[in-house]
Amino acid sequence: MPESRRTPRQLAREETLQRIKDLALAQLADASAGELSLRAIARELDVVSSAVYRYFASRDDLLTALIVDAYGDLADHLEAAADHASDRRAAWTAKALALRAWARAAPHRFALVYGSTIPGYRAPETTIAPAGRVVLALAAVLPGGTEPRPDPAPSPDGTPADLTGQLALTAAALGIALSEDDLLWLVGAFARVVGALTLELGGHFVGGFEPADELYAALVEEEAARREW
Amino acid sequence: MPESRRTPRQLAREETLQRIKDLALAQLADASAGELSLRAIARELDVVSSAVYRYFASRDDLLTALIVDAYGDLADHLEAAADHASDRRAAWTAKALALRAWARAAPHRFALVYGSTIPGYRAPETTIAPAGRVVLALAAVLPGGTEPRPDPAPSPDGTPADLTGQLALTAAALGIALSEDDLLWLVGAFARVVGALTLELGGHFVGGFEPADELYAALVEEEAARREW
DNA sequence: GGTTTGCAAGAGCACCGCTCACATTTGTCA
DNA sequence: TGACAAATGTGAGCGGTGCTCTTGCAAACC
Repeated sequence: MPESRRTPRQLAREETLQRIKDLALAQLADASAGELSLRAIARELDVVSSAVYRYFASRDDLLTALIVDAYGDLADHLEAAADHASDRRAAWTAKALALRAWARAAPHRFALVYGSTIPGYRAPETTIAPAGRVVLALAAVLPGGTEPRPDPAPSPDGTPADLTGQLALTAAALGIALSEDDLLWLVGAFARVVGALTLELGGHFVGGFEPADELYAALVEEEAARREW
Repeated sequence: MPESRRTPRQLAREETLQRIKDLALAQLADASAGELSLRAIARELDVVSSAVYRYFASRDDLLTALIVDAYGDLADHLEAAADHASDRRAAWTAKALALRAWARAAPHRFALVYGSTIPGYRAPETTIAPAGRVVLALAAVLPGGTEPRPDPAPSPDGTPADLTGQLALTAAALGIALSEDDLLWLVGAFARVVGALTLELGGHFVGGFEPADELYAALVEEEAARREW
């Protein structure tokens, strides 16, 4: 249902939704998830506090919207990062550096998606597809990382406990034809990158590795050197 | 000033301090940093809310105390983990697994120290020494990771931008005689481990790698395989 | 035994998320 | 065009928060 006919009301609503998200994001820049104040947003919006609840049923709903947006935006950046990469390895480097650039440009958004869990917030299922896009964007640097998997996988009851089974199942869930070795490499590389950014943004490098540009680049290259391209 | 003579008043105070921290930790277990409520603590302590401020000047002060304790506790665990390790490599594995065990046993404490930054909270300098203990415990698995560094380092103005200089400076700051290659390996390994735990505790493995025991073990071993022991 | 000192009480301030009954605006359709 | 319904904004209010401040009391010390 494309329904391109937007009534002015729908248009205004979308506009307001975006303004709320923008204000929330701005507020999040120098506060943090738990501190997000709907009242403050309403104040800046020059509207009574309860009015905001017409747009987001709760603070958690707003957070979810921000998280989905953040995943989407990050995925966009990663997908675009390797546009001019000459080979797979260069694509990996480009994407890893793009991830850091994105995280540093908006540390609060990085924290939102890869930071520690938020108060009583439980991420709804709406967020798993956008989260998958990020992983897929990274998987694209690997052979088979873009080809759709032939067999849709029978989806057994529960996750297998052995690593091989888990790797196979995850590749199937992502819908790509990735070898298990490659997927394991990807998970390790992703963990390393997320960890390095967590430490950098958390200020754990202060006094030692600041700026961390060279350190990060070295870690990314070392990761790349671990496989055959 | 050892001052072993504790007046009953000091004793009672320490007792209360500990009780507050315990309650805070318990509360943090199923809430999260920003949600820490001094009022709730006072309620459980059966005391009026303002009384708590006699012990911790602010919520941030309490958080700082918890962070320092967490670093200390983690460092204790890591130091003890490799007691029966036969060689360096086994020590690394043992400590990496101990880190995960600690994090899974108390995810809120892990989030406290390695999670995303807390609201307006700025970690005071009190926390950097305990944080260093953790790194030192891990560095101990490397040759020279325990030997005190001969030269105290001149401590130049500002951190150098090139990686080699940063590595040398950091080793000096930690006060250990670690080669630059080894330190770089350590940082990478630490980043990977922190990242893997961040993802696991953040629920990013749900549906794919759950339980993540084998995955984590594989990542740790792969990391170990990257250097000569 | 008197004085100092530490601690708890309780009221109060300004904020928060969220609800609800009510008023107003706005798009749609007879 | 006018009536009606849906969407939106209002404002009071509930129970919670961190934190401050003055006041009284009891324990520790000389």
